[in-house]
Amino acid sequence: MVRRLKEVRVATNNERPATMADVARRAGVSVKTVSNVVNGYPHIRPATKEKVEAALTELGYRMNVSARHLRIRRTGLITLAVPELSLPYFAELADAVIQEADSHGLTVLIEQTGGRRDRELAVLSGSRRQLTDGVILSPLGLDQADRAAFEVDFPLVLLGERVFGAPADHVTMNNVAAARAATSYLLELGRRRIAVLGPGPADTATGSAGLRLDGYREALATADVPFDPGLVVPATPWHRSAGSDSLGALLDGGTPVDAVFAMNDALALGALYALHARGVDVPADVALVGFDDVDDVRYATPTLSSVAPGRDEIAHTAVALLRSRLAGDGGPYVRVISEARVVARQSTGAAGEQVISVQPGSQVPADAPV
Amino acid sequence: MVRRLKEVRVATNNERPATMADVARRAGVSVKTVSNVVNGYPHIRPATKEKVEAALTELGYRMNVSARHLRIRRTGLITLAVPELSLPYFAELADAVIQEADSHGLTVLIEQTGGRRDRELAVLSGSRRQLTDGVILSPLGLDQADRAAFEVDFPLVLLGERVFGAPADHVTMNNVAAARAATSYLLELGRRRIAVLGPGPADTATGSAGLRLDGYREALATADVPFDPGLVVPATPWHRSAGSDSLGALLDGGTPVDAVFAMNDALALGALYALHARGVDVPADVALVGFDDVDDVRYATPTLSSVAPGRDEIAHTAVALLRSRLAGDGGPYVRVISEARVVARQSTGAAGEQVISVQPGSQVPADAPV
DNA sequence: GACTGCCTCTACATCGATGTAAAGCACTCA
DNA sequence: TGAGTGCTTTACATCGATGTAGAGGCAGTC
Repeated sequence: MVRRLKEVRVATNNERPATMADVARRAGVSVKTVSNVVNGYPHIRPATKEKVEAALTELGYRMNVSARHLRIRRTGLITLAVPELSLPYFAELADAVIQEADSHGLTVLIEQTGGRRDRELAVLSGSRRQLTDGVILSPLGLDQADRAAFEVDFPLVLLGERVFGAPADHVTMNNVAAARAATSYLLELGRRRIAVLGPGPADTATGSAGLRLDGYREALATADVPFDPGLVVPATPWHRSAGSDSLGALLDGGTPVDAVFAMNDALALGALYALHARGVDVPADVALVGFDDVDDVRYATPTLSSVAPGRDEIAHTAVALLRSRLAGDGGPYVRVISEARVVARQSTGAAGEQVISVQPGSQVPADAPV
Repeated sequence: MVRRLKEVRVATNNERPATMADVARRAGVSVKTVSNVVNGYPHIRPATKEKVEAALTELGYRMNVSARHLRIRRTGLITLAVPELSLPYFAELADAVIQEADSHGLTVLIEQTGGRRDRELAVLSGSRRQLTDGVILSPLGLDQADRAAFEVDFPLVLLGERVFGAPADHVTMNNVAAARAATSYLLELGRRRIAVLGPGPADTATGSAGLRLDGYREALATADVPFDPGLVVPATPWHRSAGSDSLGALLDGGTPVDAVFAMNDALALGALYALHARGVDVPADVALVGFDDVDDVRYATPTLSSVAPGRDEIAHTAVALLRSRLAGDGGPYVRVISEARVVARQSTGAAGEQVISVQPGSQVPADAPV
């Protein structure tokens, strides 16, 4: 066992990891030549390259990244700030962003903001900010009024529907259209008493909640079904317990309901729990559609219909935008809208899994009206 | 809006962020004095301190962390390497570790290994290794035979049951006792045909699977229930689909079963799905216990009984061990065993949530026999 | 044969912070 | 008065890499 680690030991026995200077001395060349070899500079005589490479492995050389970062003024790190990893949607998004970044040689630092305004501001200006080359932020606490906070001097990509028109690139989805499509789907199934689960208490019409509620109302209007405020069920935060409690209270209050459109999957799963607990059959008595299409929903009983926002596309686009800014792209800020689909499963009576509708993606200036 | 950002603008207009030298010049002091103020060195005349602080804010000074890292030979970053964030157990663990580290001024860099041996080795020796001061690794691909790979010259904490006796601190749980307790609980409910879901195909008896299977067998032996190899249901990886498929196949084969002990919650949720799909009532026909006690299980229908491994304690202990090594603790390597509990819910006929048994934690030398 | 241009390599300055050693100063005590 | 002490500040070297400018050698061109 000791033998297998021999080379490394040589280095560690010196107390101090080998530097380029050590390697240079051993190979009989200059430090810069070692640097050139390490960085793959092409114009090096093969003989020199071999000498250096031998010294490199003999000494078990590992680059001191702090020194390199200091010199080149880049760290190769990017920040991804999300509310909480415990929420499956964000865990899956983080997974996708990490993999996407990885494939371009970037490393992701995850910040959990808890959806708190102060923590989100800290992401944009705290001391840790200096560690990374750019930021992908999914705000929940910040809103339109904080636009000034987004005037930063590093590449920034915003996710979600909380802030529009900020001076930054933005990746989002067509919430109104997607919510309209999901609601229309329920209407087409013949449902007329469709509860909508998830707005804030004093529906402020901002963020995802406002947009999704708009879509819901548009679908009702198109189908000539009157809007009943009694079917709007506030629920925050968008966790299962809130979904379960809020819908439970509605059901216990005796309001007749034949479908539920939940603004995210956690709420939908909570709703499913509340329905089961009361002996309500899904989908026979109440049909249910969620939003986000997290892995979970495929294993609920019944499996849950949901709106898929295009997670991989979002991750890919966000990283691509950041990379392009890091590379010096100074063009106008853009808003990329990812493609969304309504996926039908058992909770709306579908067998297996079917894509009911597709809301195409698009790209517009970041300050275009919503 | 522009006015609110005035100070920052002053700095950015110079093209280049302010350095300590700039601040020193403005305040009329030496660079080192600025450094002393920034770092809270106590012996500074109040008048000097004020001058420096004024210059600091006027220039919007932000420390260049790369330079500091280079000088002090520390980054304040630690690596947490887990298989996948999409797995709720690891997402929740990452959440807990990030928060714990945060409270001690450490920043967490998450690596996803996919459970692959090469990626786990890369965590221990790849180029990104140089970025962080220490590593918390939850191995899945590496095993006993790779002990040499753990002989590293930086603080390392291992998690899980894949590797024992390596030259590193180790945080784990008493898998055998916990699995025994979970199985005993099912036996006490009167179940006799208890399927165990999750071993590898050629039960290699290593890692969590082997230990949990041992616990299962011990419980059967204690209760004088014969071990039936036909009830051992291989399932890998430990995802829902494997749980659903494997248990589904067993059920379809006609093997009588009145309980299932799943080696993790994902498998259990998959199992639940398979049972529902076949019209089997849980818990009346088949009782079900999972392992990990992720958030999910509280919202399944029925809610799922599970073994809680003490996630927060594990996160806390892992970070504490790493910090202590970073602070120079050179004592012998330890193995900390976290407290585990069997939590009963509806899937075993409990109302609400009850703790059925507690397997106490302990601490032993890292090379103690398992 | 002088010139140009390319390849290969080196010396040195530089990125922005912190550690060290010592200097300057005020004050106390003998 | 001179030595001793402790607080405050400074100059300078240093961490380990990369950018720049240019030296030296060799080949090809006219």
